Amino acid sequence: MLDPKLIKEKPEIIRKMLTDRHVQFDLDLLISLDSNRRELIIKTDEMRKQKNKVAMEIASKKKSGQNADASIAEMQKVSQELQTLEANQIKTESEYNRLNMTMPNLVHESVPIGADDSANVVVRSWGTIPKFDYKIKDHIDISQNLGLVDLERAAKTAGARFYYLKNNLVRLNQALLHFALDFLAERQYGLVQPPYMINRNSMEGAIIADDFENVIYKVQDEDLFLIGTSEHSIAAMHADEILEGKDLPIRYAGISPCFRKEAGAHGRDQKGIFRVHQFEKVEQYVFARPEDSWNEHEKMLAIAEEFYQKLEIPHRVMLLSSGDLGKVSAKTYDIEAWMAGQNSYREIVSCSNCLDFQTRRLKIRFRDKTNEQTQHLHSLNSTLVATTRTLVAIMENFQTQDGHIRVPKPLQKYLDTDII
RNA sequence: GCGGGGGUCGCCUAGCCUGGUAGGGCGUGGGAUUGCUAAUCCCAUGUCCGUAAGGACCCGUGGGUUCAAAUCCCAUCCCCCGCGCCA
Repeated sequence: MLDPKLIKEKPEIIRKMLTDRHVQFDLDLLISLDSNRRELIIKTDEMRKQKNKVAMEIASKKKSGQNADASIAEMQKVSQELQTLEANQIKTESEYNRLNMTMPNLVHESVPIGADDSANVVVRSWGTIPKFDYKIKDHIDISQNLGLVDLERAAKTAGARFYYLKNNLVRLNQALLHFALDFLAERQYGLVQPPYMINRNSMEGAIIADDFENVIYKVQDEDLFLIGTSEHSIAAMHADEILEGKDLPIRYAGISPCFRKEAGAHGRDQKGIFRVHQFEKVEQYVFARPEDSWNEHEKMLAIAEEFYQKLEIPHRVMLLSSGDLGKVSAKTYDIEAWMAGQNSYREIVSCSNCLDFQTRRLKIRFRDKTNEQTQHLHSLNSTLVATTRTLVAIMENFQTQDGHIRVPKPLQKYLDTDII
């Protein structure tokens, strides 16, 4: 959610953001709802003032034993008028809020302007693309030959985009998670295993309406939704809190399964475990002071890059263009890993600064002294590792001529082997 | 799941029975005073509207009763204690 004051005072900034993002949004409606709502607030406040005045009259008359009938009659009238005004105000207010909740975040000035991912910019590349002097396989062939993944039976029991991981791939999956947690713990991140289901209010704080339909699974008959990432749970963790300035920044390493509908991805990455409904992820989530957030953003990216360098997975850093940017984010870097079996770079990390967009929805504020004005925090999130995609990168890049998989060095101690 | 207790403006707490502008302490900031790293006193301290003066709102949440609700009634969520069930 954006600051209502910004919308009122500098609508041209919002209008530019909407054009840059190529998003359709009825800004004029929002602005007129806003001025409506302000007018109604003034009117109802005045009526309430009147009501308070009469209430005091009644109280003092009763106390001194005078007849209060005339005042009570007036009070009845005022109360009734107030009721209609209030109903009107609440209606306008909620219309305004509903529309405002669908408004995307601002776009940072460093973000390239463009309609879609073709305008994304390569920031830097790391590692050398592996050369093979034999015919290589994709992760599906490799894993099936080694009995590491069962997709057919998963299709039977759950449907498309599900999988049974088996044997040493289960261990490799766990090793990635273990390594990722150790990696962030070393960097003073607090470890968090959050609720895998959260209520609507919490979910609405972290995401924008469209996502409910396209990515989020709802639990039948409960006010609960399966998280698409631990970001959702962790964002809402401090909702309605005022944090102490001295505790900032707060850096969390979230570990959780992630559940995604993948609606609207029909036909893309249909086979294998690259795009699936369920995977595990270790996530970086940071609450920072507004003035520190851009610095924190770069730090989080650097940590993610270092992680893949340790794993020796070649990758490149992309800066997403305005048209490709998620609605909640003001600036996003993706890390794309080289996937030998697909002969291309594919997204494995997404690192975003959401400014005060989520914290405003969730009312997460801070202050240094208890008598100071509170301020909304900035929130940032970045993948450290999403297991299935990294498994694909490892299988495809580290495959051997005889169809086995070399285990990346940092993971060997967790698996007790250097080859699968 | 059952029984009992509870949720008050950053934190702690009074008020609830007996409805009439939410009081105190701590913390924090500012000021006053006494010559000293202290004590005492005063003011401020959340949200919204308003350029401001000022006003409105805020007692877990949502309804209801009433001229008027922190207070009474109903529903609901959460926490604590006991019992039951359970990986």
